[in-house]
Amino acid sequence: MRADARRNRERIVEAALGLFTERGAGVSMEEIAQAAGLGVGTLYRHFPDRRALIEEIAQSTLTVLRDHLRAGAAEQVPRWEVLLSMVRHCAGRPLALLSSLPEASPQSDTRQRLIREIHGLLGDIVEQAQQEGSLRRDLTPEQVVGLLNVAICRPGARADDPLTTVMLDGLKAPAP
Amino acid sequence: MRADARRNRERIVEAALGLFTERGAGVSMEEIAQAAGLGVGTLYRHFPDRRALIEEIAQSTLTVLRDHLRAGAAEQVPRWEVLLSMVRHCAGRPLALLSSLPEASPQSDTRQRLIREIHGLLGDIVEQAQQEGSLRRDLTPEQVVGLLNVAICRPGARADDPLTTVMLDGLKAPAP
Amino acid sequence: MRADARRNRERIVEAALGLFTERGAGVSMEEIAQAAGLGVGTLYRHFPDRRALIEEIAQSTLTVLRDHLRAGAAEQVPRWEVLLSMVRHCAGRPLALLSSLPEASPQSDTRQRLIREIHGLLGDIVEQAQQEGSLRRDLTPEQVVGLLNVAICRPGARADDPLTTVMLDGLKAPAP
Amino acid sequence: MRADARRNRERIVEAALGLFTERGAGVSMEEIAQAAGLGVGTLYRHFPDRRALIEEIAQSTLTVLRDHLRAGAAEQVPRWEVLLSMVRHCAGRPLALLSSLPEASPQSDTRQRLIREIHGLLGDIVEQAQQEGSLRRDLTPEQVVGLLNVAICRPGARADDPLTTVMLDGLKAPAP
DNA sequence: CATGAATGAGCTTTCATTCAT
DNA sequence: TATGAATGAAAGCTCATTCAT
Repeated sequence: MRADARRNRERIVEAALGLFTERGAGVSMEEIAQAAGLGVGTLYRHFPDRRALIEEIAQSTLTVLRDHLRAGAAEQVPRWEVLLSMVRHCAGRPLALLSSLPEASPQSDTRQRLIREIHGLLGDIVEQAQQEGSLRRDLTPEQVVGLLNVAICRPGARADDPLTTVMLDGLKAPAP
Repeated sequence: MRADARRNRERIVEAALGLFTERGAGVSMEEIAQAAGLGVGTLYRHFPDRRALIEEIAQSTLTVLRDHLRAGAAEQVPRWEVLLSMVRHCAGRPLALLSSLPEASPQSDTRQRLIREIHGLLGDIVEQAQQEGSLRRDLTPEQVVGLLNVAICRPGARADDPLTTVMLDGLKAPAP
Repeated sequence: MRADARRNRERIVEAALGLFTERGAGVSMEEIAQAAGLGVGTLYRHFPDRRALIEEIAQSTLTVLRDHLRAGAAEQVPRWEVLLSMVRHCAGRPLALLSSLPEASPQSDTRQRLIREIHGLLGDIVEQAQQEGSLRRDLTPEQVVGLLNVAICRPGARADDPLTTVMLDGLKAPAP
Repeated sequence: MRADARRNRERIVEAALGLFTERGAGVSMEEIAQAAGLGVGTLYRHFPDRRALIEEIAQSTLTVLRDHLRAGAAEQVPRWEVLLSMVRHCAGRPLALLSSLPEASPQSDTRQRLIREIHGLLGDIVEQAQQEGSLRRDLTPEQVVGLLNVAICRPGARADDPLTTVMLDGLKAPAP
């Protein structure tokens, strides 16, 4: 793939992610193309249809998250710190938004694989955090993942906003 | 208004609320009408356009919430109980959805008044809960309101799901 | 037909004629019914559909015109006076409007008969006016009829407005 | 603008003008598009909505008329000839139709300016024709304009049909 | 018999997608 | 190859007409 083609592809993904985050699922292909400084034709050269574009956004966002988690998993710090780092990473990235896009429903294999990977990594971290005594024990890893998904991956979320703070406090293991 | 007309109106609101909750803001008027067992024309006789329908849903949902809060405010129980009762009341009612509907942006006067009333009532309850020592003190009433809005008024929320539980624990005043 | 039924029927025709004249062909059946102080149902009891209502308006307007022409034909006055009287009668009655209503196109037998009668009467008057030397001779009766139709049977026409005046002057036989 | 796009735009205007002239204001956008050999979408790409299309037709028709009048105003011929030339130009162009289209009511600034210009030019010509003794003096320029509007700018008008002929005769100054 | 609520075909408009330039 | 014009299916909305009250 030529350098300018790759640049165009990235511009499109960026523009689309930005617009979806700001204005929700109703943004038109035309607008996305314009925001990327391109014509619709070019957009369609890179993505056969709307779902392909959304899929791409999902995959790239999830890939970055997975890589972040992999790095965290390998680090020699308390698991609670790893969780915090993930919260900081995700805040304001509307992964949740994707699930609210009707077009996103039938997930691709790649995406499902990424999600499984993430759940796997996060599950381990959660379990270890519970063992190290920093995370409350009455939740399964799946529940923690689901909860974090709603709490931090929403449009406008910030790592230090009240909901995130309260959530993290609620997740801490109670003093013995 | 004739008895059957009133019944149909209610059916429409019910159907619309159900569909919006389940499938988001993209549901077509045709589908709503069908779900209510009616033709589109009937829907439009009751609500001049899509926004009017959404407005109606918003108002009725908010009115019920306000009445619930008024009743709670008058009761002789700990304020923490009142908050819990509100959480139970709201869980699964997608008020938040309404604010995420693009059509909802320019809110009607009535709706704004309802929201102000609710914030007022809730603000008092929050302050009193903080004074009685049940609710953590480092949040303003507005923050608590916003947080509850995201946490409990979302599609699929339940009063006893992990997110709600964790959030309530995070909201409790720390042991002294 | 009961007295009140006849009254309702007349009210409807009146209301419809008024609204068509004022606001053109786009007026809805609902509006007509309301202007007549009735429900749509009642309107439809009197007229099976929109075209029937328009047909009725056409027939009644044309009948009045025919009767006026019959009376004029029988009078002992110059034919030019009879033409003037007809102009005064028609001014502001938008017969022409009817032909501009798309629904009016396939004319009923009754209407065609009325129109033929009117053309017959008017044709005689025109011929006689030409013979008495008051009306220019280079036009056929049909042409005069068509011309008067456009010139005086339009919304807003008045017997003394510029177009009517100029038209009548143009119709006068030139001084010998 | 691409060559084919311009061509299509012109086709649309032509088709719309033709259909409006023939069948009145009720023609659907679908039909107009079809008559132009295009899909509706294309029509809407060129004109954001129905009113924009009508506005365009109005403006282009009025612009041509204004240019015709400007040219006539500059010529060294009797003003009566200029009026005749305008009559010939307008006959059969349903400017009047435009004013009868309900959608046309709130006229754009450009349109109002064009109309004012036309009235200005025509007013001068009328006054001068009255001074040169060819046009009757008992009418104001506005009245002449209004009269010409009804008489010659109607569907089906021709420069030599009876109504036009009679009207021009009626407009001539009477022999002294 | 009067009423006005319900119906649904049809019109306007939007937007994902295709295709000529 | 990039562009943006053309397409047409689908959504919102209106209104002539029917039918339950």
